[in-house]
Amino acid sequence: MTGGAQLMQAEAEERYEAFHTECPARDVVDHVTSRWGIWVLISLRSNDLRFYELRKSIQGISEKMLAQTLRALVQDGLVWRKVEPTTPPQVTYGLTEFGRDVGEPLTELFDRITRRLSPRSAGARPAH
Amino acid sequence: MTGGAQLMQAEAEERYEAFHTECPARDVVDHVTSRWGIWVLISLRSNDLRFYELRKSIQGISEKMLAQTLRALVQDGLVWRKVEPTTPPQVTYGLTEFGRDVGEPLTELFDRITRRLSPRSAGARPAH
DNA sequence: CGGCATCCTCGATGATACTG
DNA sequence: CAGTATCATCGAGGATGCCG
Repeated sequence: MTGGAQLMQAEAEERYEAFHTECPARDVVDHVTSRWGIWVLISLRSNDLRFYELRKSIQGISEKMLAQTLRALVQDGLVWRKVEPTTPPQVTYGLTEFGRDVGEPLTELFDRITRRLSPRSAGARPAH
Repeated sequence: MTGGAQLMQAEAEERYEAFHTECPARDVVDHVTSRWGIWVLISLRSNDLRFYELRKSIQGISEKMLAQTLRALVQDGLVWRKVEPTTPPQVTYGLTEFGRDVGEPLTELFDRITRRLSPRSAGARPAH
């Protein structure tokens, strides 16, 4: 495992290098894997939600952090934002194609972890 | 589309609820999506690595954070740790089955983001 | 080499209050 | 309802030094 592994590592290293430095992808990854980003994306995966709905959907998030997280995700092109100029105002958020694209592995990640940790609800699997 | 969506949301909400509270999965997700956790897992995906190799593989990580991140991941059962009592000591890390299981969607996430951002879209993005 | 302990800083986060 | 602004805090994370 030490012999040929070095070559593979060289490849991997080169690839991640672009990434750890100034690649814009780094920011997106940070936003997605941010404390609240992942839950926003997963929540919006099932359907579009308004600010208020989103807030109560994600337990423990403050208005500030929700707004902040949403802003970052909208800027990254993962989430769209639709404003209805009614009274009271109504703002809806949803996933863009990119957002759904990213949300899929995110949900998969979440599923695999919960599946592994709650053997009673999703079939017992032997721990490593 | 908005009508039936409420029901789906009810399901989703109930499901995530268990999760935002005290589910152990929450901790694992936090560790995996922590600032360095994701890179450790992705790095170890290609092959097992020693502490030192891991450190230079992940640009910008400090020894402290690497050790801390590794400890959490080992505790969560995502990473194994093998100590060779030689001089100098030699410690190797690698992914458990669980770790590989989790690393897959993580890599997929990373790939989708870079794929989306790589094609010449550099420079057109607003910095925040 | 691998890693832990300590100190210290800074930014993310939360609470509160205020607008449109 | 959907934010924004301000302030206070708390802990993640970096720097340094010591040890097996």
